[in-house]
Amino acid sequence: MEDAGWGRRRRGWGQLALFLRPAILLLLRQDPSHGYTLIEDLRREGLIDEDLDPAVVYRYMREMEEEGLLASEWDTSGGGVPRRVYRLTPAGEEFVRGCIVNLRRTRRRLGRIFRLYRQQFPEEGR
Amino acid sequence: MEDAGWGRRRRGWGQLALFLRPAILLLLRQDPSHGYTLIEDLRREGLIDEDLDPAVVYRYMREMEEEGLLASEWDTSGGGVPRRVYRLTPAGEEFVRGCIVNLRRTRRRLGRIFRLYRQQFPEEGR
DNA sequence: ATCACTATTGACAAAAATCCAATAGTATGA
DNA sequence: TCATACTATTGGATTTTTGTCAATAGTGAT
Repeated sequence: MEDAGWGRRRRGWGQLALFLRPAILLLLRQDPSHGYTLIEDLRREGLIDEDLDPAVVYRYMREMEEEGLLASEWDTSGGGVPRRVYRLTPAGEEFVRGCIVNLRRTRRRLGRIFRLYRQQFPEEGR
Repeated sequence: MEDAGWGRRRRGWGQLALFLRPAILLLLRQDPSHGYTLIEDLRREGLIDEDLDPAVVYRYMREMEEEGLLASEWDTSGGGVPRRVYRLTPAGEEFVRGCIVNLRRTRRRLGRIFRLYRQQFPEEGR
């Protein structure tokens, strides 16, 4: 985690990372849980596509744990497969704020494109 | 150009492609121009980062020409290096509309993240 | 024991993005 | 006219990010 600046631009963040990271962190901030239910929550909230492979989400969670944004422990209580339960760390909390700053920039850029579009296709309602 | 559906979701579009393609197309729709001035326009409109490598924009333009969204011809008039002048094709026009549909979905998703954030950090004005 | 189900991990391929150097024409000015 | 600077475009090598799918593993039911 040599790049410790959260608000800072980190090279090469694609679209997925841009949305998925803060989405995961915000949900885990509400209440810690493990991958499977988290993925269901992400879907229900319309934060990811229905068909996004769970492996992708797991990958982001592990990655963010390495970066210190999440912490996890095994939950063996309650029958079934042991589940890795993730929760937000203070660093993760800071990170979310940085993400939001970036996302606001993204939203502004998006707005500019819509404005251009409306200028050129004024007939449309939206 | 075997994938001819514009509104259709094409997997694996990163952030750059998502914004840059429609941005280029909309500007070229206003008036045809060549890479260099287009890049200046994109910057001035706040549609790309100041430090985005011009090679990236050129690459997208060539790619979109291959896909039939743009057409180009050399402009040798007016002193200086011959410039490749791009203009939008009818297919490009259709494509823009498809992009906008995708971008609206992106905007909705963005809105959901902001909503989550506001729920959890209500103190903040924005 | 076998099967189905829940949960997580790993490995590899494909796609996208970055970085930077190469080319090329034109104008300038020494 | 030679070197140099400027405008414009292209190419390729490398890294990062994403997609896909199989493998593992524990539990409960039949």
